[in-house]
Amino acid sequence: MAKEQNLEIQILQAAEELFLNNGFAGTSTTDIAKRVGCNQALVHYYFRTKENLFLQVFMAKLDMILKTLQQPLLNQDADFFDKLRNVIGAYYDFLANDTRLPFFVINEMLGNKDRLTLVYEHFMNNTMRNNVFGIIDTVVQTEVRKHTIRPIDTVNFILDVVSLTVFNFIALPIYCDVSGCTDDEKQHFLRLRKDEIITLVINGIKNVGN
Amino acid sequence: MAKEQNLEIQILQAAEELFLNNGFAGTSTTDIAKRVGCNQALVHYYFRTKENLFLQVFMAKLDMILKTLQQPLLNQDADFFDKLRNVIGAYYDFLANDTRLPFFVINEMLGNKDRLTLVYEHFMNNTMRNNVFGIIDTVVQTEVRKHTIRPIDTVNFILDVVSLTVFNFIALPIYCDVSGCTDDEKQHFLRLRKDEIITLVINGIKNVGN
DNA sequence: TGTGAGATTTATATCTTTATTAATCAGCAT
DNA sequence: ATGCTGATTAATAAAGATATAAATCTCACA
Repeated sequence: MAKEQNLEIQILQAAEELFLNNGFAGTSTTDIAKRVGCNQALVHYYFRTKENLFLQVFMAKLDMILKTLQQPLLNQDADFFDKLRNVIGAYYDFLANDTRLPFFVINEMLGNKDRLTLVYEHFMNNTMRNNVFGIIDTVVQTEVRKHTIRPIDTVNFILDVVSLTVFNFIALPIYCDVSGCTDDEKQHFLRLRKDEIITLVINGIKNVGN
Repeated sequence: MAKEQNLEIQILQAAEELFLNNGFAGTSTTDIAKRVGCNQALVHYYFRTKENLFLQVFMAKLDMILKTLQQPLLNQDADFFDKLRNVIGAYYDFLANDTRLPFFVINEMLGNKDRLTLVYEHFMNNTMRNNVFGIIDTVVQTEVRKHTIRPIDTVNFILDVVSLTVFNFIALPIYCDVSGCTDDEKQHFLRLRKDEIITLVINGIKNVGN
């Protein structure tokens, strides 16, 4: 089989697809090989262990998430609420592009303590990361001091945004599988939620009292 | 081993504990037997299949969640915002009581389509369920008509509340494992979040324009 | 042309898991 | 005591998974 292309890459892609759909425990190296159309031993030839292969897929996804998050925050000339709109929008669109991602990441990080540790180290060594919290913190607390938004802890702020954004993509597949909704309906639902989330967060933290 | 107590019940309890910690795929009937201190065959003697045993645990948990949700909604003499505070509070406290529950339910529902179907049927046959959405819908849309809250779709409203509430308990274990925080810190974190969520939702849907 | 390196497959050892069957055990009724 | 019944265990079949080693294939290059 397969003159077509570098089998190593094909294996990686097949693994990504299967891991994303069925998780680590739910996919076997045999499945991966079958999907590529090659022998099961080849998977181990290139990646030695299933765990290795998995980590390669997983870390790549994680980096994409990080990169997406920090981008819109650095845009200096947007005002706070615009920045907020942008970052929620960008993050949301990124996730909408592959709706399986949030569940995948959460699932595999919680399912395996060793992996969680690895991920954490990776996260910490990543130069971009250390700054992200700092950036958000300055931006948010500046607004608090200006009284444009109510006093709010930065961690709480981040959790508000992330909760609302991420959870959609966990609820969505449940809703879709159960109601058997079309792709159009799915897109419609996602657009609606995006607007609602932005409205809720902005109203929810805006300082209306004085 | 085990004169102590009905082994059937002990198996069920051990299964609950292990399934909750490690998920369906992550626990074997051997693990369960080992925890009880009995023979592995006994697990199959009482429950025939692993899937059977799992469903028994899973459905029980699901029912508890439903029951908890509908309770505070029926209290007639609380005004809307109090009702909201109560339902968020009750739901939140319930989840706080076993923080593994949200991840467990989501994980096992998304991980297996057949199971999702079963759960859905169970959910639909459950007499209490059919009403919950209706109740919330009436309550919310009444307030919209009274202009105490801005126009908001009931589905969006529910998703806002559930996202914020549930996601905490998914983020919490990640945060705790990684930062190695104490039980006190965990409790503190949960209390803070509860207040923040209530504030955010109320401010976020309150009608301030006019 | 032939040989060596990397790519790919065959074959298999080892382990784990689920599930079943048959054997043993304990206690109660007669 | 005997024998029945349900509880429990021992033993094992069958299936699937990971991983490794050895065999084969391919093809560039000397």
